[in-house]
Amino acid sequence: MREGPDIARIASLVGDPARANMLTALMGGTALTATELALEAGVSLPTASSHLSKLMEGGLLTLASQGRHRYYGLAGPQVAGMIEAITGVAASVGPQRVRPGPRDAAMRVARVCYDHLAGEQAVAMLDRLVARKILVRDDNEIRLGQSAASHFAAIGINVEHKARRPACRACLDWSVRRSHLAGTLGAAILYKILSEKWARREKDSRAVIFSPTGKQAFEKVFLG
Amino acid sequence: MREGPDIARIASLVGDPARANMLTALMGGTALTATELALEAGVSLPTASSHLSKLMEGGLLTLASQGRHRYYGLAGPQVAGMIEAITGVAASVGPQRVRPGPRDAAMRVARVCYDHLAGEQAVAMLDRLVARKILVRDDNEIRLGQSAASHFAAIGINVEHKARRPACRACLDWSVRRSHLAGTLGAAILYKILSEKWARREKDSRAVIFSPTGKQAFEKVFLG
DNA sequence: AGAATGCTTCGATGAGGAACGAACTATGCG
DNA sequence: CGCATAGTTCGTTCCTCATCGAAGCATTCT
Repeated sequence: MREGPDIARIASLVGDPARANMLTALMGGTALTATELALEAGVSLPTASSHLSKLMEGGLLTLASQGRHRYYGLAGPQVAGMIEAITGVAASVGPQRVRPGPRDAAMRVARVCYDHLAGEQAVAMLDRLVARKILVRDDNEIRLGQSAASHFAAIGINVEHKARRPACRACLDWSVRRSHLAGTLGAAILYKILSEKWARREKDSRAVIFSPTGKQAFEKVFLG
Repeated sequence: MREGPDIARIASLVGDPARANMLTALMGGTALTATELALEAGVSLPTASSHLSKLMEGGLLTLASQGRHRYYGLAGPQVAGMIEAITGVAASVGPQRVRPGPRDAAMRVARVCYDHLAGEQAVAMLDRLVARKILVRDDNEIRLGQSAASHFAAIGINVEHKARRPACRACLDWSVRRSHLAGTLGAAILYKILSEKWARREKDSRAVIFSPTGKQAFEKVFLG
C-alpha cells in the first residue's frame, strides 16, 4: 500500500467518458456553459451538472458565474498538460488508427491547446523566436529577450505582464513531442492569429486552419 | 460527442486505486511480479491478475516471462511521463497536504523515475552537464557532446548506443517542473549511483537517499 | 513422479456510481 | 408580476466492475 498524491482520484475523474469529453472540449481554451458541455458529452443536463461538480471538487475546473450563465474552464496549464499527456498515450497505444484522417492531419499542423497555439506551426514558431533571440530559453523557463517588447509591440502585442501568470511558458506538444509557447504571450499570439483572420477554428475541433494568405502573413511575422 | 484518442479508456485504467498503486510502484523502474504488485496494491492475487491483464490490454505494461515468474513493467517513457503528469496534478490540487512529510522532502531531492534519477539533484546534474557542454540540448532533444564519450568512459559508463532507444532524453520533473536526464545514459547513471553505493533506495518508495560521502562523490563527478 | 510455487481463470457477490425525470432555485425579459 | 431560460438537487433505476475463494495450468525443485 502506497501513500502520496492520490493519482487514482484524479485519473478516475478523467476516466469517465462523459467527463473526458468535457475536458477535451475545454482543451479548446474557451470556457463553456453547463449546457454546452452536456451537449459535448452527449448526456442530459442533470448528468452533466453532476459531473461538473465532481470535476470542480477535484480541482480540475474553475468556475466563472456571469448572470445566469456559469462558465466552466480548465483550472490551469498543469491540468491542460496532464490531458495532453494522457492524449499522447491514448493516441500511441490507441485503437490502431488505421490511417490518420484529414482532421488528424490538420490537428498535427496547428491546433488550440488550452489558450494558445500548438502543433508543428507552433513548435516552429517557438524555435524561430528563440533562434532570433527574441525569446530566451532555459529549459522550461522561457523569458523575454531584449528585443521582445519592441518586436511584439510592432505587431500590436503588449508583453507587459502584470498578472501573476507568466508571459512565457513551455508546453509539451503531444503530436510533435517538442515544446511550443504557452503563457499570456502564447495566448496573445493565438488571439492575434484568429482576430486577424489568418486562420479559423475548425468547428467542434481543436484544429486551426490557416488560409493561404494568412499562412504567409503568419510566417512573415513569426518565422521570418 | 467527440472522437479522437480514447483518453477515458486510458485514464480509467489509472483511475482504479489498485491499478494506480501498481503503476506507481512500477515507476520505481524495476519490473515486478504479479505477487509483488498484489502486495503493493493491497489486493488478492486473483484481483491483481485481473488488473494486470487489463493494463496489458490497455498497452500500459510490458510483460517479460522468465520461467514461472512473469515480470510486469511500464510500457515506456511516454507512459511514465503520463503518470508523472497525473501525479503533478494530484499533488497540487491534492488533499491540501498540511506539511510535506520527511519522505516527501526526500522524494523532492532525489527519486527514481522509471529507470533513471529524478528530483532536484537530477535536474541540477542535467543543467551542469549541458553547461559543461558534455551534453548538447535542443529543446527535448538531448545529444551527446564531443567530450561525452571520453568523459563518461572515465567513470566507467559506455555511451555507445546500439539499441533503438536514445541515449539521452529529457523527462519532465513533477516536483521541480524542470527537465532531468532520461534515456539509456540516464539509466546508466542511476545504476552507477546505486552500484557505487553513493545512495540507497528507500524501501517501498521511489526516494533515493544519498550518504554524505556518496553525495560528495556524486557532486564531484557530475556537478564538478 | 510428486510436491511446491507462481499465476490465471471461473463464478458468485456486492458496492459504487452513472444515468435520467421530476421538482426546485436563480436570473433575465417583457 | 408571470413566463422563459439556465442550472442544481433529489430519488430511483440499473449496470458495470472490483473483489475474493476455489479450482485449474504451468514451471521448477527434489
